[in-house]
Amino acid sequence: MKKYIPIQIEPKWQEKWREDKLFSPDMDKASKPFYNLMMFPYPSAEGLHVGNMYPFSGSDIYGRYKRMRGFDVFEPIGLDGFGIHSENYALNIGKHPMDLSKVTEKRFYEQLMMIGDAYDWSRTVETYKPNYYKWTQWLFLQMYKKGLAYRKKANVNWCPEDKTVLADEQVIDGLCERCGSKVELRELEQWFFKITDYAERLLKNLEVIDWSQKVKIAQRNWIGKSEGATVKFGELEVFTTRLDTIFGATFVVISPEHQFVAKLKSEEVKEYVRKAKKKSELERKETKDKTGVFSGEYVKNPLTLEDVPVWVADYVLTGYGTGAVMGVPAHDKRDFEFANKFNLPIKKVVEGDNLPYEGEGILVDSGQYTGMTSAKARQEIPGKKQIQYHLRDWLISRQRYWGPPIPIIYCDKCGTVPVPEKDLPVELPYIKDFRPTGTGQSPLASVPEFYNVKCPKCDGEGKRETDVSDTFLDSAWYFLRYPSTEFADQSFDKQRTKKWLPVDMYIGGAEHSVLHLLYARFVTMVLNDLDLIDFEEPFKTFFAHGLIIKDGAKMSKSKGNVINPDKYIKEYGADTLRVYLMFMGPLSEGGDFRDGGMNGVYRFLQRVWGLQEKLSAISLQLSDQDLRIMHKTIKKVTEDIEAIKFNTAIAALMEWLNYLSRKSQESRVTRQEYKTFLLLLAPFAPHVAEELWQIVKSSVVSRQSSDSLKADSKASLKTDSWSIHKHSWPQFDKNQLEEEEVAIAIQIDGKVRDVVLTQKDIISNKEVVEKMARESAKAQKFLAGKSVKKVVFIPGKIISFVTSAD
RNA sequence: GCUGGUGUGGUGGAAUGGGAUACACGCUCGCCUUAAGAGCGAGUGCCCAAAAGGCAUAAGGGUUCGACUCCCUUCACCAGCACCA
Repeated sequence: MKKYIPIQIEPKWQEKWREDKLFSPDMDKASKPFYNLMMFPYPSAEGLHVGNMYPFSGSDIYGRYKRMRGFDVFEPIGLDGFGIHSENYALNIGKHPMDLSKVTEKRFYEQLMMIGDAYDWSRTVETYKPNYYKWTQWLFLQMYKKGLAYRKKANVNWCPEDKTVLADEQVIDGLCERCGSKVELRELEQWFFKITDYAERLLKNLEVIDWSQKVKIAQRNWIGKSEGATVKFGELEVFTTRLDTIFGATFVVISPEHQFVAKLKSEEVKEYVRKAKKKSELERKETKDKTGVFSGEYVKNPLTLEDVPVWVADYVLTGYGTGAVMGVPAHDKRDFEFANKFNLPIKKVVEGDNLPYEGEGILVDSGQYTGMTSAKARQEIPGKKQIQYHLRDWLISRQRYWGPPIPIIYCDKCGTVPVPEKDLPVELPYIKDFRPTGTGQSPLASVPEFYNVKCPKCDGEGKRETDVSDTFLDSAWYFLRYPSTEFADQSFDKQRTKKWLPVDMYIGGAEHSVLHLLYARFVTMVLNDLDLIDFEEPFKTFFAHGLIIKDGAKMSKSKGNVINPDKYIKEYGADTLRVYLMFMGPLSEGGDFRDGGMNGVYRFLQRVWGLQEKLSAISLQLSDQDLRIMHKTIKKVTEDIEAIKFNTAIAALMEWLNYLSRKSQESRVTRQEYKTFLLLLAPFAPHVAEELWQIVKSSVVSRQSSDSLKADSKASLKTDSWSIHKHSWPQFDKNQLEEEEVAIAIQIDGKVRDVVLTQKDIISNKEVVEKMARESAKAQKFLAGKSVKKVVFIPGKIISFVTSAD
C-alpha cells in the first residue's frame, strides 16, 4: 500500500477540482442556489496566517456539506485590498501600494489554493481594481442622487498618525482603530452618508434576521435609541428622557459648541470654550472631574417658573440631542457631581433612597404632578416627544491615496457636480508621492493632472474632489458583485442578484459587529429603496467565529506571533491542519494555537488511510451494532455540521474509526461502511477523502445485502460527478438507532448505585424494571433498613428510589 | 458604571434536567525495534496500599427524586458600549 503523504495528493486534487470547475456553479441554471460567504480578507504581503485560515476552513466545511446535500453552492473569494491597512504596510516597507497589490494578490491566492477551500476561482473580486471600484463610485453617485451623500463642515475625528479623518465607528476608546494613536477633533469639510435616516429600520430589522444575540446587541447599543422629549427653557431647548424630574431642574447646561455661546460676552466663558475645543475627544471623555463656567444668563424653568442659571460645560456633548440639558442634580449622577462642585441647589422630586436617585418612583414637590408615578408623569407633563439615536452619520472621506476617488467635481458656476456615470471610473493615478500629507488634504490634491478637469455641466474650469472613500464602502457591497463579475456594464445584474441573494450563510469576525455589518445593511436598504434589489437585509444568517490567538494575543506581525500555515501544510498536509483547527473547540470560540495536538489528528487521518487495505474481501451482513453506530455517526455529524459544532462532529468520526479499527483486525469492515465514513469525512479533510474515494470506488463493488442505506444508494446512482464532493450526503435511518439492550441506571437517594440491563421491549415497563432493580444486590445493600417513599421511572434512562430511614 | 458572555482533569474540550470528565493531547507502563521514531496494547480527576466507599464542574445558597445544566448571592476573567441627559 502507498503511504499517506499529503503533499503528494493535495496539489493534485486541487488542480483537478479547478480544471473540472467542480466548485463553479452554473450561475444562471443552478436550481438550488446557496450563497456561502466568508468575509474577504485584507491581504498583506506577509501572507495568510493560521488565524485567517481558521474561519475560512470553517466556512468551507459548511459549504462542502451543503453541496453534498444537493445545493448549488457558491463560495467566492476576493481581496479587500484598498485602504489604510494596505497602504500603511506599503509605506512601512517602502513600496508603492499599486505595485505591492500585485505581489500580495499572487501570494494570497496561492496560499488560499493550498489550503484547499472550494472557492469558485472564476469569480474573484479585488476592491482596488478599476473594474470593481468603478461600481463603488457608482454606488456613491446613487447615494448622492438620493440625497444621502452630503458634504458639511464638522468636528471630526482626526488621526494624527494616519493623517486622515475617521468615522465614529473606527475610533475605539478614543484611539484610532488602525494605529492606536489618540484621535483629535478637527473642524473639516467632509463627505457623509446619512445612515441616521435608516436608524429605526436598522434597529427594527434586527428582530427578523438570524444572527447571534451578541452581534445584534452590539448593533442595538451602537444605534442607541432613546425615547424622550424636548422642552424649552426660555430660548434654550433641552432634550431629556426624564421629563418626570423637570421640577428638580435647578440649572441648564450647554455644550461649549452650542450656538448660544456666541452671544456670551464674558471673557471667562470665551477662555473656557477655547480650552474645551482644544481638548481631544478622548480627553473630554476621560476627565471624570466636571469643569464648567457660569454664562451669566438665566432662563425660566417652564414648570416651576423659576429662573435657573445657564452654565457652559464640556460634559454636555454637542452631537447628541440639542446640545443642552436640564440639570437635575437629585436624579442624575453627572448633574449631581456638577452641582456639588459649583454649589448649585439640589431639589429632590422623586421618592427614593440616597441622592442622586436615578430610579423611577412617586413624584414629590412637583406641583399638580405630585403623587404620580414617573411613567405617568412623563405622559402628563407637557413637552415635545422626541426619539434620539446615538448613531451618527457615516463619515466616508479619507485624506489618503489608496482608495477610490470620490466621483465629484466642483465648479465655480455649477457648484458640486457628480461625475456622470458614463465617465466612471475616476481612475486612481499612479503617483510617486502617495504619502499622507497631514494638511487635511489627500496627496491627490498636489496632482494638477488629476484634479484639473472640465465641469461636466458647463464645460468650464472644474476641480475634482481629491479625497478618497473609506475602505468600508468597498466592503459594504462586495457580496453583490461576486455573482455578477462578468458584467462589465453594470454593478450587479438584476436576475443574478435575484437568484443568489441575500447571502444564505455569512461567516466572519465579531469585530465587525458595528462596522462592516452595519454599513452593509445600510447600503442594502438604500439599494432596496432605489428598487435595484428586492431585499433589505444582505445576510440571512450570520455566524461570528472566534479568534485563533497565539500565546494569549491576536496574531500580528508586530507582536511576532504569526503562525504561517505553509510549514504545517508541507509537513502534515492541509487536511490535517484543517481538522486540527476545527477539532480545537467550537468555531465560535477560537482558541490558543499550540501545535501539540496536530500529531493526534495526523494519526487519525493515517488510520483512515490504512483502513483501505483491511476491508473485507467478501460481502458481509452488517450486524445490528454495526448499523447502529454507523447511523448514529451519520446523525451526529449531520446535526453538528448544521449547528457549526465541527469539533464534536470530528470526535464522532474518531469514535466510529476506533470501532472500525477493532473490526478491521478481523477484516470485517465493509466497503459500505468505509465509503460512508469517507463521505462524512469529506467536508473536513477533502483531499484525503477524495483520494481514498477514488480507490474504493473504482474497485469492484458487490452490492450490500442490507438495504439500510437505500436512500444513499439511490442518491449515488443519480450522481453524475466523479468526485466525492459532488456525491450525495448519507442519510440516517432512525429505526436503526435503537439499541437492543439498554442499561438503566438505578439511583437511590440521588446516587447511582447500579445498572440493570433491559431488553428493548421492556425498557418502558415500569413494573418489570422496578422488580429487576430491587433484585440488584447493590441496590438491596443501599435499600436495607429503609423504606421506599417514592419511585421515579424515566423509560430507557433511570429508575430512582427515594427512601426515608425507618 | 451598563449590557452580554465565560468559568469542568496536567492541557484543548464533551455533556443544557437523568451514569460528569466523550474525543483528543500529554504523561506512565508494556510489546515491537540494533537504536531512535512510528506503530500497537494497558493505565491516567482527587482521597485511600487495595477493595468498599467518599469527595469533585470558580465559591456559597436554593428548586428538584435527580443540577455542570434552572433560580439567587459573591468572586474572577473576556467582549461590546460608556459624561448619550
